[in-house]
Amino acid sequence: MNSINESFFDKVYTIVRKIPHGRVTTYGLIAKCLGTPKSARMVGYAMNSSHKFSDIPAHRVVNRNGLLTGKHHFFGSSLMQELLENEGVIVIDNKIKNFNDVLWDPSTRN
DNA sequence: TTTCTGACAACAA
DNA sequence: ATTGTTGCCAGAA
Repeated sequence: MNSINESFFDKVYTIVRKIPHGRVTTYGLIAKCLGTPKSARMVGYAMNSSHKFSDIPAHRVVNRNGLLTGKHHFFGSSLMQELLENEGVIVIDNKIKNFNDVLWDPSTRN
């Protein structure tokens, strides 16, 4: 059904689920895609709640600097990085290497 | 019920 | 360049 009935969180989850394997996106980019660019913070909070769901690849969402700000919320402190590297994303010092190369724009959906 | 606290990001000084 | 403020929303104490 139309997304107008979905909560902000649900819209975030919908987009995050669409992130292709081996790609990443940012909180602000998702927020902007939802039409609320100032709600980047909410995207992060939505992810915090995403642990209740199983199909949310939260490790593919990073901040606009390509920094793994949410890694501390995973089971281990390095799980997020390992998951990304397992998908071909190179992470150095909590920062994504070739960030522009792996960045996936939800608006572009490519 | 009110208050505080967040996986961010843009802007002001 | 760095620091502080503001916007946004939901859940916990």
